[in-house]
Amino acid sequence: MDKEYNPKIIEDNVQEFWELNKSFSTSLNSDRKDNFYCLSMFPYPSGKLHIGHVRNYTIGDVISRAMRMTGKTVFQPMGWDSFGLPAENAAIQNKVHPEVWTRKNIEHMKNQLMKLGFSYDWEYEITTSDSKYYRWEQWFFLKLLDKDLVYRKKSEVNWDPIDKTVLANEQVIDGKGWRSGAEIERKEIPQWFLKISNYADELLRDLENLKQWPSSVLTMQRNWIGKSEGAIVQFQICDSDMTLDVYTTRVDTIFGVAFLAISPSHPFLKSRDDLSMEVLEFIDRCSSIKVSEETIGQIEKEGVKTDFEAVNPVSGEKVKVWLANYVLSDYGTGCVMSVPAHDERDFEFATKYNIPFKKVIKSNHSSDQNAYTGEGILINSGQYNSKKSSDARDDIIHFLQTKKLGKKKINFRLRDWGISRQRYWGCPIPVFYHLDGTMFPVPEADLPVELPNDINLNVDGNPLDSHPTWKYIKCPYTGKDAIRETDTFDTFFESSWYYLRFLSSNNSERIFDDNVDAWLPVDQYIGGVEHAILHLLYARFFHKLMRDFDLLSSSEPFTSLLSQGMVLKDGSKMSKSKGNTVDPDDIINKYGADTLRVFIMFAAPPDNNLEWSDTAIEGSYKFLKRLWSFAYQIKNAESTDEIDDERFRQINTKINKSIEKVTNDMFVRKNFNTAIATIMELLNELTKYADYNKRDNKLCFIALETILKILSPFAPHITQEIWWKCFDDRILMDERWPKSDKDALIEDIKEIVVQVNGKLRGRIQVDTGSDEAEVNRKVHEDEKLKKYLSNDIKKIIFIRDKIINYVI
RNA sequence: GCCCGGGUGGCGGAAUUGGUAGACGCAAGGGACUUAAAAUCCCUCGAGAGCAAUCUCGUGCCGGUUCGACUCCGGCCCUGGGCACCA
Repeated sequence: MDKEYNPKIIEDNVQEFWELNKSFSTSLNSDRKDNFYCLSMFPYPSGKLHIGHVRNYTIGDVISRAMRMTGKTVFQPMGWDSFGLPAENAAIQNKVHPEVWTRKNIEHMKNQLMKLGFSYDWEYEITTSDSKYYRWEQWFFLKLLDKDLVYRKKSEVNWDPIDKTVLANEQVIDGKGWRSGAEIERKEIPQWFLKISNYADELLRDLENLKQWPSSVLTMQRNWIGKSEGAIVQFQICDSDMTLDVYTTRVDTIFGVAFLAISPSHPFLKSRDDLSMEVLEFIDRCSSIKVSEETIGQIEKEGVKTDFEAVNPVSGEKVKVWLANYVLSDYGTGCVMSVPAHDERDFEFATKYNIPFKKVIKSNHSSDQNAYTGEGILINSGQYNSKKSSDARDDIIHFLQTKKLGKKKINFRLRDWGISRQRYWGCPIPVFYHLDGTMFPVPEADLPVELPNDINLNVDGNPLDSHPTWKYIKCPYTGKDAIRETDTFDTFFESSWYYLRFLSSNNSERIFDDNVDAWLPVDQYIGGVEHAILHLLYARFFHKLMRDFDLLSSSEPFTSLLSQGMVLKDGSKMSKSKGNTVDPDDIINKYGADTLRVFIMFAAPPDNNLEWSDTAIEGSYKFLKRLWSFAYQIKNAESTDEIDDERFRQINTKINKSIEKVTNDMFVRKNFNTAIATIMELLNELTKYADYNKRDNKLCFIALETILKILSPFAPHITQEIWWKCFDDRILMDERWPKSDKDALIEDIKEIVVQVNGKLRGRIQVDTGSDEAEVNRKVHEDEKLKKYLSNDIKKIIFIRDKIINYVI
């Protein structure tokens, strides 16, 4: 054994062994009982691994390795979410084909993952841009089409009028196209949608079964789905037979309606040819607002009054119809009844345009500076006066129902999922059209519909649409001329089911092997908190769809979720544009993978954001060096003749307490930072003991064995190497996780905290389990503590083995 | 704007169920070893007062509950993430 710790040599050596030994390969045919499917969110192959990936994948690998040591058969695969926008951008900027660029990135990043020593079973690697993967996506889409779970409708996109292309939200900067700088326009185009709304109720309900998900994620999903109970109310347009439907959850405030506010893209406006210039101008102005709820929420509320009036179906009052830019076109009916006294947004709008309004709910707050949005007793509401909000709602809905002017309605905020993208680098949607526009599915036998390799990306609009030949086909059913769909799937489509395909990656005959149910749901899923809503909701949705097609039998994809915080540098997200990225390769070259793994897990608990520091990592490196020299020292030493029994007992207790703590941190709390701190503490203690002239070297070996085992998930290379040097030639990851010796944990003396009025005044040593009287007696014997207790003691609060508090 | 987090020494963090605030580590300062440096090891390290024992203050801010609050409740400030075409 060398005296010096040399991570480079050790890591190469251990990694070579793992590869030759096929240490990470998993047989997927084993029984359900002992299976453990551990999955980290697969990356988009953007070029290089960043520290955020390292953090995500270290957490996954630590859990995988630790679970394996408890006797589980662990499956931990890895793959590439390789369709997406950056490949097309890179292609345009650097004139590289997206596929070439993607392949190169994958090769580099895979190499980086290998150097980090992650225990992936690469046999099951998935690349989503490979037709071996996406053909099954197309296959599944055809099933959805067959069951009417997909449909086409017109919907708005951000349109760049110069580049003649659809822009993603992130490509719109300050309302302008990122490349052309042109003011964007909202444009309606036909798009494909998936009926996620059919599953809204189930997606909401099943959140209750996800006991091992962070409650913040559950809340976010619940709010996103946004189930609300309200009513649809019909307002008749005066001097017309047209009506405007309103959705409201506060029908009890209907007497307070000051105006109707409709979205500038409401269909009602398209049906009228008598709109004023002002209105037309306003509609035009709104059409340059980006299609994003964030933007709509932040813009200054503006509107314009129309000449239309509508009749309040309950009060009979006439109110003006306004266009308002804060009304969402695709939530509810795209038209709201505005009650400024009891809604913040309406209040702001009414104040701005001096629209008079009245209060209809009694409230204690006298301020006229804002709206009262709570419930209460009705006023100014005719026959409904002095009713409670909830009763009034029932009565008013009943009234509307009998008049056929409204009804109860359960509404969801969740909208159907638009899956069409007008881009090249995505999975082709497997349908085609006859020249008359009739749509047909591509026959299953003709799958996959592959992307053409020769593509010119420097064209207006969707490159597939401009391809000279690709879209022109003969209809396989009739032989007539036909045109392929040139839209491709949203890349969330691929990431919604990759965790399923991992279990059958190499099956070219079927989407899934028979073994899927033996491995599902995924036992542990780990990924960035930024995916808390969209990706996780879509994956849950796909799982339920797959279940309903009898492809699997569980209802939820991920039993336990760990949503990890982001890695920040200088307080913000690392990005190339800010020039604050950290290349893991540099760290590995300087300190080795083990140091990086230990540091990233030590620096913060997994769900915190992590502030990267170039210097703090030194501490982890020093720790591994100390571990190496401890092993070196005891290997070359022997027990002394005379052993200090008291010291032996202390060290033995420390070892067992450490096992206890690390086991809990690792498997229950998943707070890896404190697990590592505990191991550091133990090593510090042992280093002192190893220098002690009455030490038992055998105990040092027992301690070393323990440390190697409990540290191995974090630092798998150094621990394996020391194991080989100091113990035997077995594989450390196949050893069993240590169990603490309960007898060694028992302490016969406890330190009790003595407080007076809750303030710390001292500590005393007592026998474990001493009762109040005994402790009280000892406190009174203590010279220092006695003086605090001269006054009358009103009360004593005593907690065995912990504190005694005197209230005086 | 709406939804979900977070705020503790110079810094990252610990305190697991309301019971010792600052474990572990970084940085800094001092020392040992060395011709010197690196590496390593030892000591100090929340603020203030005091020769000292010790005392007072201290977990973003204001208020509340409690014998006792980083922890629970109400209000506010700052900050990170998401907002449906970044992934």
